[in-house]
Amino acid sequence: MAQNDRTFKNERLTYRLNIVAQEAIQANDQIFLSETGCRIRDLRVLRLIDDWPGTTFAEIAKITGFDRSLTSRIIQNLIGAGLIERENSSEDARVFLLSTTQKGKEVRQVARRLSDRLEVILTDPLSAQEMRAFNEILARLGAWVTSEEYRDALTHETQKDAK
Amino acid sequence: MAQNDRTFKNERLTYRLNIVAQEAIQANDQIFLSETGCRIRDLRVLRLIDDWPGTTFAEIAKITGFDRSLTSRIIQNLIGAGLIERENSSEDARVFLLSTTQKGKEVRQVARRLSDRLEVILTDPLSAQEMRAFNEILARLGAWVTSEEYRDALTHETQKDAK
DNA sequence: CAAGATAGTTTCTTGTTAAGACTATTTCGC
DNA sequence: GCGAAATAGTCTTAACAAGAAACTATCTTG
Repeated sequence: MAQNDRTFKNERLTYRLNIVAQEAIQANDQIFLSETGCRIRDLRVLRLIDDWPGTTFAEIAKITGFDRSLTSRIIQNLIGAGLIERENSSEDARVFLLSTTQKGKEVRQVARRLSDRLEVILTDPLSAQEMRAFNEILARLGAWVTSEEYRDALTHETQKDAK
Repeated sequence: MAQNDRTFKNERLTYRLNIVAQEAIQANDQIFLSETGCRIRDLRVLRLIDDWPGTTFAEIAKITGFDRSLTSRIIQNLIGAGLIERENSSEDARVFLLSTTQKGKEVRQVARRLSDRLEVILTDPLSAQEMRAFNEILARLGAWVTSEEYRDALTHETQKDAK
């Protein structure tokens, strides 16, 4: 363990972030699947639809960033599982409006409570203060890596190298 | 941006960790590939072999946790790229010993320097003190999510739920 | 009313990985 | 020392996920 700990600390930040994220996601995804019948990704779509009843396929694809074909499959799964319903739009026959069923709402609640408990377990070794600090820094990093400026910085770096 | 920031903060820790990890990894992997001809994963194997000259296929598979077929392909790529060499073991004809070539050592150096610079860019928005705090907490989380105790805690949680 | 645009679906392709069959060699039991 | 099981490593195959692009149906615009 001390050995593992050492190697872990010597690795790159990206690698270490990835280990933590992947371990947690993989374990959680499995649990969500067995407790709710849905993967985390499906639940994310379910939540969106529950928050925005009457939303459309295109909206979901746009917000999540998923490919249209992937979005289509996820929605079909949710319909197949009886968690959401589609209704034809009266204004545009190409469009259908999505909303959650009673069962969908219940699954969402189950997933939310489960998610809460899993997060408590994940953050068990951290104090409240550490959590605050960690969240704050993670948010800064999140904003940074998704920013234009970060892309630019990387581009410059590789161009400099090419010289 | 303020909107994005808000949503980001409201998401689960696993989700937020994953965003940061994936964004950084994806961007970096691309750069490593174009600058060194290797993916990050290949470079990890290259480093292992450079650190333990004379190591074997089985060792690499064990340390990295990669499947045997995947390990085999990575090693073949590295040999094909002229970065490592294989030599038959004199003790066991089934075994071959791996070591880096001169070119492999050079690529490792290039990759190391590149990696340093990429990490500097990634952590640009953080102060030295924040980095220390972040690393410390991340190490704790890393140790936790890979521990037996974490698995156990998750198992108990789902069993409790089943009742 | 024809030509494009848009909503959503489905099929096809590609890339990735694990499983497992396979070869060659070694070791173990007798 | 010989046959059986084990081991090192490779290669083929199958399963799966995800994006691209073709496709259907409908709407909008000129």
